[in-house]
Amino acid sequence: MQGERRKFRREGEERRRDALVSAALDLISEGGPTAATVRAIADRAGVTPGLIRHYFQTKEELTREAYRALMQRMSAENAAVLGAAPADPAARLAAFVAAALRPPVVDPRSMGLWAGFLHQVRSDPAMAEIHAETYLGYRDLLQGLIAALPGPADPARQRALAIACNGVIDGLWLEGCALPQAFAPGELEHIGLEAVGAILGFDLAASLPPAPTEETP
Amino acid sequence: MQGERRKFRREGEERRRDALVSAALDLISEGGPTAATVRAIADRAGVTPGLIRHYFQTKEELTREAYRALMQRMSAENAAVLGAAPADPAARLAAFVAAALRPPVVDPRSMGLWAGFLHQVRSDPAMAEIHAETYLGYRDLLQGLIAALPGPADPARQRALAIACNGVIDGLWLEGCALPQAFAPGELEHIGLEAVGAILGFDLAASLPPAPTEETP
DNA sequence: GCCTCAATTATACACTTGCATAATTACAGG
DNA sequence: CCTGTAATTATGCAAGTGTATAATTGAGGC
Repeated sequence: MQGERRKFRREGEERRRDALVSAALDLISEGGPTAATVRAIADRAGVTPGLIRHYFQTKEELTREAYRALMQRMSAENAAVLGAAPADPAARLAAFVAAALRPPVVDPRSMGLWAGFLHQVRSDPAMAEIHAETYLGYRDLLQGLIAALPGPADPARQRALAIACNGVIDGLWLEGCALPQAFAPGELEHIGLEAVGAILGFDLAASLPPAPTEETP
Repeated sequence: MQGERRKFRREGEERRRDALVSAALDLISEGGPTAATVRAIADRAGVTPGLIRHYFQTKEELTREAYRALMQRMSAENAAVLGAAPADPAARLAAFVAAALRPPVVDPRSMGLWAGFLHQVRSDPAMAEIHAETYLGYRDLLQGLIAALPGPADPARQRALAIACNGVIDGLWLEGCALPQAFAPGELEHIGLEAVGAILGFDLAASLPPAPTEETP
C-alpha cells in the first residue's frame, strides 16, 4: 500500500498564481528569502511543489512576480488617500505624507519584505527595473503635489525637493515599520509633516485635513 | 596521485577570527545572507571550511559575532566625531547628526548588511539582544546631547524627542545608503539638521561646526 | 456515461548546505 | 634534529535545495 494520492480541486490560473505569490510574500516577510523555498511556498498555498513549475517557469520568476505585486500594492495604498483629499494643494500633500506614515502602509511585514528583496533588487536587472518603475512613479506623484503648492515654479528645484522629501518619508516609513512601538499614534505622521514642512518651508502639520478619513461604509 | 595537500601558515586565533568575521560581513553585504555559506566565507578568508568549525562552534555563532562587530564599528564611527567637537551643546548635537549622515557611516554596504541581518535579529533572541544593546546605547548618547541643550529639563520629554530624532536619523541614514547618488554632497546632512532642528525647535543647521574636521595627519 | 485534456501530484536527480571526523602539517621547545 | 601538539586541511555524510519528468485525476463537452 503506497498511500492514497492526494485529492485536489482544479482552480483557475489566476487564483493559483495569486495564492502562490501571496504565500511567497508571507514566507519572505516572516523568515526572509531563505524561508521561501518551493516546498514551503507550495505548502502554504495548499498545493504541491510541482505546481509552481507549472505556473512559473522558474522560482525566480515567481519571486519577481511577488515583488511586483508588493510594490504595486503599497503604492496603491498610499495613493488611495488622494481620492478623498481636499483640493487645497498643501492639504493634499499633507494627507499624502501622513498616509505614507501610518498603517496600512507602515507595517512591520512590509519592511521584512523590503529587506528580503533588497539584495535581489540589487543583483537581478529584471528586479531592478521593477523597482525603478515603482519608485519613479511614486516620486513623480510626490513632485506633482509639491509643484501644486503656491510659489515659484522651478522644475529643477521641485525635483530636488521631491527627492529630499521622498528620502525623509521613506526613511521614516522604515523606522516606523522597524520600531512600531516607539511612536505614539499619530506621532510618526507629525514628525514626517514637520520634517517635510521644514524642507519645503510650509507649515504642513497645520494643513493636514481634519479627519484622517476613517472608512465608514 | 591525489594532489598535494594545500600549504598553510599558522595564525593567531584573533587574526583568524577577525578574518572570518570580516569575510562573512563582506559576503552578506554583497549577496545577502544566502551568499554567506561556510564554503564561501572560508574561501574569502583564505582558509578551508573546516577551520570555521575550529574557531566557532557553529555558523550561527560566527554570524552573531559578525553582527556584533558591525554594530560596534558603526556606533564607534559615529561617536568618534564627538571627540573633536566643540563644547557648545547645539554644535555637538549638530556635529553628531551630520556625522551619522555622511560617509563612512552612510555606506551602501552597511545597508546591505542591515537588510541581511534583519530577519535573524527578529527571530534569534541572542541577535535581538545584541541589537538592543547597541541601539539603546546609541539612543542614550543622543538623548544626552539633547538634554545638554538649553531649555527646561524634562526627562520624559527628552526621551520622546530622542526617539523621534533617532527615527529621523536612522531613516535618512537608510535612505542615504540606498540612494547615494540622489543627494548632493552635504545635502543629506542638511536635510537631517533641518528635520531634527524642526523636532527640537533649534536651528541646528546654523550650529554645525565650520569644518567637517577632515583628517589631515 | 465516457473521453479527452489540462491541472495537479508523485517521484527522481544533481547539487549545495552545514557539520562531523580523520588525516596531515606547521611551528615551538628540547 | 627530533618530537609533540595544536592549527589546518581533506573527506564524507545526511538533509534540504530547485528542477525535470512521468503518472494520476478532476471536470467539462459530446
